[in-house]
Formats: sequence, C-alpha cells, structure tokens
Amino acid sequence: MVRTPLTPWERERGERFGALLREARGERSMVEVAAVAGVSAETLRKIETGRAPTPSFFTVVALAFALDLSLDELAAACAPPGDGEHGEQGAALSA
Amino acid sequence: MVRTPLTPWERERGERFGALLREARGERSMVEVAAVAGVSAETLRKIETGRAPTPSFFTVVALAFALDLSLDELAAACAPPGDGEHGEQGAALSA
DNA sequence: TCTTATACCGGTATTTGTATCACGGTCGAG
DNA sequence: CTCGACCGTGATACAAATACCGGTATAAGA
Repeated sequence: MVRTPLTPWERERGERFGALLREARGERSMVEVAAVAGVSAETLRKIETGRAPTPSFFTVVALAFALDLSLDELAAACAPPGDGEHGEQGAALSA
Repeated sequence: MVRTPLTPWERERGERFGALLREARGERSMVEVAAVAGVSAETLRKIETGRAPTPSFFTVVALAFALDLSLDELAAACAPPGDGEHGEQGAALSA
C-alpha cells in the first residue's frame, strides 16, 4: 500500500472539524464564505459535511481567515484527547 | 478544467513554507522529526523542498507540533504581502 | 404558482498528497 | 576501502482534494 486510506478516526476528526467551521460560519451563506476564502462552495460544503476530512493546509488557512478563527484553536479543538503542549510525540496524526 | 493546477505563486509559497520548516527543524534529523510527527521522511522532505507545496492541514499540524511552531505564525509567514487582520477578502488562496 | 436562493447529493475529471522502492551522493567511523 | 547513517532525486502506485455539472429538496418572495 502506498497511500494509506483514511482511518475511521481521521474521518471522525474531519466531521468535528467541519462542524466547527459550520458553527463559526453562523448565519453567513456558504457561497459568501467560500468566495471570501477563495475556494469553491462545493469544497467548503464537503469540508463542513466531513466528506473532505483532510483539506489542504492553505485552504484551512483561507477559511479560518475568512471566519476569523485561530488556527491553533482549530487544531486544538480537533486534537486527540490528552493533547499536551509540546513534548508529546507519537501523535500519529498525518494524512 | 476541474482541478485548477497550482499557480507559480502557490509553488513559491510552498517553497517558503518548506524553508520555514527546515529552519525550525534546526539540527534535528529529518527522520526524527518525521517520526515524531507521524509522517514519512520522504513526505517531510518533499514539503521542505517545496515539491509538495500544499500539504494537508493535519500533516502541517503534526509537523508544527513536533517543531513547536505556532500555526498562526506559520500561516502569517507565508501570507501574501499586505495581509491585514480580518476584513480583507479576495485572498485567492485555496489550493 | 412560479421564481429565486440556499444547501445537499451523485457523478466525473484532473491534479495533488502520501508512501514505498531504487539509486546515488556525502560524510564520519571502523 | 567498506560500512552505515543521512540527505536528495526519480519513478511508481494509490487515495484523496478540488472543481464543475446536473439533479433534488426546502423555504422565502413576487
């Protein structure tokens, strides 16, 4: 195997991540936020619904920027339980 | 065209991004940092050399975690010039 | 009712990320 | 010189991200 398929855990994380974005979007429409971030509405929808569980870094940066979110908070919110601050290795994140 | 190819500007940004990671890695070896982050050494190499200009969000999260970097600082360091704080739309980031 | 806007879903196309393998280069220890 | 560790490049393989299309459903407005 070359490209390890996404684990169920990663897909769950993607759903939580999308829920966070959707919550942060609030009343604004998908197309508006997507336009501000410079991504297509379909992409934003897939990320929000968890069908794109591991979006690209700069896509997330653009969305967080459009939504006034902190990347560190986003990452922390989707991090596995018991996430320390810096010394903890073996995070097994990737993807 | 469906999946827009990466623009030269995005590739440059990827190179800057990789240079930042390499600088933050300092003396530590690639294999060690990659192992801590939970990614393969080849993947880290491609990101550092800019041959993977738009890595996945959680991959970057894991690397930033392994390197004790702030995601917001990373994003800011790779942001286009004239990056305000929140109102600036049309960022045209994506990828 | 008809139209519009929004969101969801399926399919399709293309590009990219991730990982493995193979080979070569450099450097230091033996 | 050989061996090992590290870095780099190339090719290969597969899964996923992004984007566009059409269709569907719902709710608000003319």
